[in-house]
Amino acid sequence: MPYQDGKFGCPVDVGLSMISGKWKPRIIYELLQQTRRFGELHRLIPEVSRHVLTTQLRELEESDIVSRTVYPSSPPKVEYALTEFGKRIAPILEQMIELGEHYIAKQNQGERNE
Amino acid sequence: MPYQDGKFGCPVDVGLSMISGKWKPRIIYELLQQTRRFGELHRLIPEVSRHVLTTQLRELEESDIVSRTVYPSSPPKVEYALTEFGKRIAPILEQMIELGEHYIAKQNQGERNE
DNA sequence: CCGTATCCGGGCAGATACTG
DNA sequence: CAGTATCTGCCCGGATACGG
Repeated sequence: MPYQDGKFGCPVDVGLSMISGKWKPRIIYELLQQTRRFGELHRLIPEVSRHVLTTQLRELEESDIVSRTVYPSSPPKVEYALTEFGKRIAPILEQMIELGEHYIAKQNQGERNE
Repeated sequence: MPYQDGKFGCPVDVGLSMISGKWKPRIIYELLQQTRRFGELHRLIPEVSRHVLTTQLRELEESDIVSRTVYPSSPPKVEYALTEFGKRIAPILEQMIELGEHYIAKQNQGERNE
């Protein structure tokens, strides 16, 4: 089964890039609780600038993970929500955390042996 | 359930970074078939330079995904294999492919509507 | 055969200022 | 309120040369 059959390798990168982005997991986490307005997201994640927050949201929208709804009112109101597809990503993020926990555990183990 | 409880958000990044790297999924894929020597890996993935291949392998080793065994012979012989932990990553990569396929499908859909 | 040492370029994210 | 426009800095991955 060579690489070209597409099961692994390069094909992985597409999916990986969809959730790779400094604030994307965090944004998905917040939207998993409930739909949020732009300003709400910014208050929930104050470490990120509005510029970058916008960029990450646009990329998530392009990946069909997040939906963006504009209410033409004054003042303007924009709501971000997870799509049905986006909600399916939650278990994947939990698995990522498990990977990380394994790494942390191994680090602590190594420190004890010094 | 605030962000600080560690279920999502920043904690995801640790696990994500363990498999994020231009050649890491590809390397894992190759090692999933069988243990390989350095030169074999390089022949299987000729697009990557030895320098970068070394770097990625070192990082995978640091993450306990890959094990490195040196046989002190002449000429030198070094074997890379997936750890038990590394083998558990396969299903995660398959899920990444599913994410990518969803994106590709959506792209094609959009093109038809132009 | 299996690397290390150095240098370099592009892309992502951050800071800051401005706008419908 | 919810963005855009512009500039900047840093880190990863790549190219090349050298070493045990």
